[in-house]
Amino acid sequence: MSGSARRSMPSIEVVAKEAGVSTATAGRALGGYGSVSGKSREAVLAAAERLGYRANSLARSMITGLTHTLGVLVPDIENPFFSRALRGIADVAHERGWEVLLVNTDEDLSLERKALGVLTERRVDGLVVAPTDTADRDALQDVVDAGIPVVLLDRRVPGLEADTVGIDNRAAAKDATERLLALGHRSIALLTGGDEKLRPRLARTGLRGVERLGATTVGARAAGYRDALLEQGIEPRPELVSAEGFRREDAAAATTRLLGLPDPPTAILALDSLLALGVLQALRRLGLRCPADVSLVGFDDADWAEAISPPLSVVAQPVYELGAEAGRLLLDRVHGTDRRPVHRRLPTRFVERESARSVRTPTGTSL
Amino acid sequence: MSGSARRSMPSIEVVAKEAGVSTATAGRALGGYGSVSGKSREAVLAAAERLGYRANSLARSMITGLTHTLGVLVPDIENPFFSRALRGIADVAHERGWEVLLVNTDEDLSLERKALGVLTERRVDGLVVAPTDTADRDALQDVVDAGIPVVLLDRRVPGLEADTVGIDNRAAAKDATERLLALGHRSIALLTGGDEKLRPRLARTGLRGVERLGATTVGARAAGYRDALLEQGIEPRPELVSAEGFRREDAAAATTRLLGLPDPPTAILALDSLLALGVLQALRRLGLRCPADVSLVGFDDADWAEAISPPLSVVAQPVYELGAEAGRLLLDRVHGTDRRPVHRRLPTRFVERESARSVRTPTGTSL
DNA sequence: CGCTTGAGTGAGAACGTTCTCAATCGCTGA
DNA sequence: TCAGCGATTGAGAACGTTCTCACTCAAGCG
Repeated sequence: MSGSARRSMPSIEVVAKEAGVSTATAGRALGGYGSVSGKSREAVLAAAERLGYRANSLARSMITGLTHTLGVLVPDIENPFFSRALRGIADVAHERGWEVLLVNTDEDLSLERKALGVLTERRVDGLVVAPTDTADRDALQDVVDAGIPVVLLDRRVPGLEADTVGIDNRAAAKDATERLLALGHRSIALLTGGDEKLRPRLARTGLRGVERLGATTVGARAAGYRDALLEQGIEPRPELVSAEGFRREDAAAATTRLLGLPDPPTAILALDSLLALGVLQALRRLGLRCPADVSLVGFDDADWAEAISPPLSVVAQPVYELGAEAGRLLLDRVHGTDRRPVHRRLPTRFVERESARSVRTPTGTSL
Repeated sequence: MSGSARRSMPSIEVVAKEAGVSTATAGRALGGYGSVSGKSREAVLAAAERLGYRANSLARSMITGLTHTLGVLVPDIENPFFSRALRGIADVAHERGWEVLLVNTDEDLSLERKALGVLTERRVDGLVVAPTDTADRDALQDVVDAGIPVVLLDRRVPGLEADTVGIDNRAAAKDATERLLALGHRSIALLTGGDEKLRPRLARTGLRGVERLGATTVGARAAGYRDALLEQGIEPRPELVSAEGFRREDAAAATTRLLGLPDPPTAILALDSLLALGVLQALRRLGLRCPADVSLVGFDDADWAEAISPPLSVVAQPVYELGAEAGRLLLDRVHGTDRRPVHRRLPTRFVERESARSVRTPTGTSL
């Protein structure tokens, strides 16, 4: 009969009795509200200490209507982007006395919808959501309608009344592409990770094509890539755009395919750190060197980017700060600030290292 | 006066009234317990749908005594080890209907203690803790005494009645060291990340020295390192053991120092993926090549380990499975299984790649 | 002296569920 | 027909807090 049986913790009523006061007074002494005489307070605190009293936040939340909990919905916490952003959210939250309830959505729409339901039932005070690419606007709108503030991270959801935090994806991708163009590259491949619908859109030059591109993070970056090319009078070649999945192996396979083309790219822009890793792996397998044979630029300044050989040039996002800002905006709203939705675009920074260099002079061999 | 004001959601009482039944019946229909006639059930569900009813888990938890919440305490969610383990915990939890409340302790003892208090007040049903190195046994014991099951991840806390999940750190480090010895290395450095108290202990050959070493994860690995050396009749050289912090820069600095020694190591064993990264970075700066000049073996099979040049040889831990198993053990206990604490040691795997090779033959130049 | 004021206190309501218990309903079998 | 039984139902308690309200008491003020 040793300890492990679920022991019920003493309630405030027991503490009050022990201290010889009413539950109301005990509550005031322990909760730090209302007014209590020094004598009562001491008696209550001593009794609480003796009994090992622990307040029950559930009961408190029932009354106050605040759970001091923030829900965080991310596709995959293993992805360094999201774990770093989560760190930012959590730090801001803890600093102000909030806790974080975490759910992985796995890029699965039905999981996302279900999680939103669960978090609503748990009465979280607010929600930071990095929505699935094809985000469920209605489910999110339901949450907002229920009076729960929502901040979107990294990705936007058209038509949803919510704050958003992210970067200017189009400009960042355009900048990165321009760097490669400036090095003389004319045949630049794009590894998006997104889905195959992207490729035909990219080829379409009409306004509708561009608009649709801009709707998602991946799409916006692809648009920036195209912008840069077109400004240099280079027609984007759809076969140089890969959208074959977000995993490292997908990127490796895509790289192998791209470099097997009749007119292979001399440079690759990877829209995510995991994808860049896939490229490096494929290059190794193919016996090609970076940057001597192929230049590479990645997105997100992973911790390994600086340490490997060659150090990887990247578009660095202020990932931690994105999360922290999302947390701040959310807590603002939780505290009742009623304002129009704001859209924060934090600046990116191109980190030039050694994975991209001038294209080989045309004197080069035929490989 | 548009939507954003916190709208109170309809309670079960409102739904009951709308459906023309009692709250008890409405509760049964919505909660799926007790028995309800088909007619009542339909009426209630229809009413709930009409009003957009969302159950309040707080109230439910008050009654049932279960919050369906698992607390997870990790030093740093950004560390890939913990984010992957968390993924394992969360997957198991979600699968069985539990949610995860996450707290970073930052290796800070007072934060850890505070977090344990907060999670107790939130009445989490159980706790997975990766304790700070100098874990606060009393605070953890308080939690256990309060009837909240605890599973320790990665690190052990002597004297605490709790399940633990981890690897055999001593054997894993010994194995890795033996691999380097087999390649002819006799001067092998150890990067621990731990604190400076380690070095004198390592030198002490008495039983007490070994025992103390085994108490922490870092210590156990250091002990394994020493075991391997001693078995080969090699006296460990304390100056080859670095314990200067867990960050990448710490490892880089340590590497630079080690390689500047009069009799520098020909191989390095890094006890963590971030530390290995620091070694690589330092080697680059020093203009040394891996493995031609220095061999390197790391811990944890990070996603970049296979993709970089040279691919890194590592001791791979089943990180995801460690988390998943912790989740399973915890939920077992939450479901009332009363048993003696179990200690799961999952097998590690040495992944041989290309960062370690035979020591240069003595014909070599003087550098 | 009487009135106001404010600190301190306790009884009891309230939050939104689930649980307990007794009552009712509808049907079966003797 | 009637006892017996299980399914269904609702009233009200319970969970552990905070909130509302009314009350006491002593001090301050005219």
